[in-house]
Amino acid sequence: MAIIVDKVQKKKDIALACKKPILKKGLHNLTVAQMAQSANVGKGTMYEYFRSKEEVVFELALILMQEHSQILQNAILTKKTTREKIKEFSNFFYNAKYYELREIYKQFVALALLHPKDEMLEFHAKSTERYFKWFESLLQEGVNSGDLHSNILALSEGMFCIGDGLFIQSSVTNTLNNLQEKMENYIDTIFDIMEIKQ
Amino acid sequence: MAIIVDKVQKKKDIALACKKPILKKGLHNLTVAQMAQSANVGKGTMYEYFRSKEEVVFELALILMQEHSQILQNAILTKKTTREKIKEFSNFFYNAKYYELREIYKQFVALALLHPKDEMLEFHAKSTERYFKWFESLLQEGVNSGDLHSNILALSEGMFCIGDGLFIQSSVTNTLNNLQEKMENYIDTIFDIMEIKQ
DNA sequence: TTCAATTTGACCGACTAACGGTCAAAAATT
DNA sequence: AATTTTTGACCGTTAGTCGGTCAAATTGAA
Repeated sequence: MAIIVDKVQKKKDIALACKKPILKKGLHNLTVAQMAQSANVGKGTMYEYFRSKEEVVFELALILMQEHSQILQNAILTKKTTREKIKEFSNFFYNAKYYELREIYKQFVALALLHPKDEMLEFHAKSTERYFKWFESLLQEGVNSGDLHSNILALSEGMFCIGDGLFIQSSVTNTLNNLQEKMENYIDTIFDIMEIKQ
Repeated sequence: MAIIVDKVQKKKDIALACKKPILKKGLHNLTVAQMAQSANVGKGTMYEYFRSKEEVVFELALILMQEHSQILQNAILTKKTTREKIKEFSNFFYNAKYYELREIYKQFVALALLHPKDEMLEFHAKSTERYFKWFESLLQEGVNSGDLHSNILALSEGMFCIGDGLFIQSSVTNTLNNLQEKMENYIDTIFDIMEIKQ
């Protein structure tokens, strides 16, 4: 037997090594040869670990989202009210510390829209599903504890997707600057209506 | 002097001639040569009218959105309540008659996300701005006429973007089927809360 | 008025540079 | 020696360019 490399880990390593150039130039201004160089491997090796150029972005999105998910979990623990928890959730779209993830996410969404039948999308479907269940459970808790009117649950899917909507609209029209204000304004308005006053 | 063609019109004609193959195969599975053939022009001519392959999609989006805007205007005239008007607005995301526009819009958004600094995006910023002002004015009318609580206006940007959010999420995760239900459910919930009862 | 010379814009497709992806051979490891 | 891993030269394809062709329009001399 010859050496067995940890293929899963090496795939992650290569993807992470490509993060900086992808953020700097964008995937479509980057050649596979350049990515390979960034990762200190030959071009052929890239195809040992990724089926296509695009899959590097999918892998990166996966890694960064798992990381984000951990950070978010801890952050939410420190928050008392449902309103604050939901705001923490929507931090994804404007907090400076998630900048890199957002940029990768943007490229991921673009690639996903262009390659609708790609099997790599399945992970994202599951990943989104998990985030949404989580989001919904936060609202449900608020309802259960008597802080929120139960009809907020009918808005959960809308509230969950609004971040994507604002984020993508803002990205496409180059008006990303006041995204935080818009998001928080929206959340506050909903909660002002839905919170049960003592 | 030689023959003078209407460059603006011919650009539209070429773009429209490419609509079918773009819808069928998607831009990235289509070569410029194939597009040129669809439009019955030489490949070089394509570059007389478009700066890049991508610009054909931008032009198509522009054309179809102007068309949609007309249809929508008439449709809204036939609706009595603000709720119905807003639903008509969000038809964009699920009504069968806008299928082609949606597909082109999806490709447009993807390209816009990948080419963030593209000057061609400016038209879209303006186009979106106009749609949003329109959307907002519908809500404002509802408030003015005493049908809606005025705090619905704080939700207008969120309500406007939710379509994009749901649409793109659904596209990426291949769950486009029940988009109408989700959208209408969201709109109904908001209006049930915000409508002033007699 | 006629018509040939001239000018001009529209059109084109052969060509080029560059890229994504492949594969046979080499290197590395045990 | 056997087997896995790595590699970069190679290949086919494609976006975009560029020099040239052509037909219509203009000019102006007869």
